[in-house]
Amino acid sequence: MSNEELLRHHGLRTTALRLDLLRLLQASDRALTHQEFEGGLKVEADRVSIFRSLNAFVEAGVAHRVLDGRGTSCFARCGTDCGHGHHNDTHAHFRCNTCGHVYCMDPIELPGVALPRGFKLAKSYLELDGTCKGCR
Amino acid sequence: MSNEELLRHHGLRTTALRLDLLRLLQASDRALTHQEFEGGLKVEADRVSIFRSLNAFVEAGVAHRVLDGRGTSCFARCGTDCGHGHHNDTHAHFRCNTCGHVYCMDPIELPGVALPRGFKLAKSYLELDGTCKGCR
DNA sequence: AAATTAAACGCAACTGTGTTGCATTTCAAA
DNA sequence: TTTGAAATGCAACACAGTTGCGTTTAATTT
Ligand SMILES: [Mn+2]
Ligand SMILES: [Mn+2]
Ligand SMILES: [Zn+2]
Ligand SMILES: [Zn+2]
Repeated sequence: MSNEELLRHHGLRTTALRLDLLRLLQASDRALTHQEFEGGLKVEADRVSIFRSLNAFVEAGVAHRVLDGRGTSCFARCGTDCGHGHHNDTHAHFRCNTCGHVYCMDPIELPGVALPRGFKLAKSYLELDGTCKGCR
Repeated sequence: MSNEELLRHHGLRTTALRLDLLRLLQASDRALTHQEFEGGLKVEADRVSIFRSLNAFVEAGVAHRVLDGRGTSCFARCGTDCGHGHHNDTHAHFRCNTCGHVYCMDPIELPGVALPRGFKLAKSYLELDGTCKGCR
């Protein structure tokens, strides 16, 4: 599916900015920060528009947001089974302590956890850190 | 061990601010944000000093930092086996989707994860969300 | 008890991420 | 081609967190 089709399939208009952002997402093997998007774009775009497009991606199920461990957001392409307000990205994320890059791992089963009385679990997230392949 | 002793045991000077922060940490069953510390203090303190004290706590192994899922930091007391630059808080954290509060869970074994070639694991973190005991 | 010194503090300024309001432009459908 | 809603640009803002620097204070030494 082309990126134009992808956007329309998720109910988003195809604009130059969004196609450019998708291009960067596709070309990367890891999650990208707002800064990295801004620095990699071919088209001119206001930083606010980038934020808004990335938020639209997340809401539409085109991308998912990951925190980089220091509080800033990274974004990575979703799989094929994510849609509007409906994410299915049940994989761990790995953050490199050297370069700070965040990688999506292969899907994995998470262990059941015993919660204290009164707590109701919705989702579990496994975060990993260490050294990435480029930094050793 | 008193809070005075605790601070000295970790190589930190005992000041009115730090004792007040420790009091708030002790009294809470969950991790607290900078804002909550600032709002709960009995002594007057600059926000910068609060940040610096909390950072000192983390470095000394008195408290550990947890991200609240929206990028801001929360802090909770460490167990007895944390020291200077040496943390041992291997428990999951639960964030309530309603009130945003973050709770430390009981220690748990995490599953081994198969990483891609070249990745070297240092630590794993399990993050949970859902509804907390006060919010259902 | 007084002097000493490094640590802690207060204040001001700054950085970076992310958001909101509003006017203008542009996409997509009629 | 017209049209209306969605997307964008710009300015302003909110908030967490940091840095530099001069002053105060805690702990140690005399
Ligand atoms: Mn991912
Ligand atoms: Mn904890
Ligand atoms: Zn790396
Ligand atoms: Zn709650």
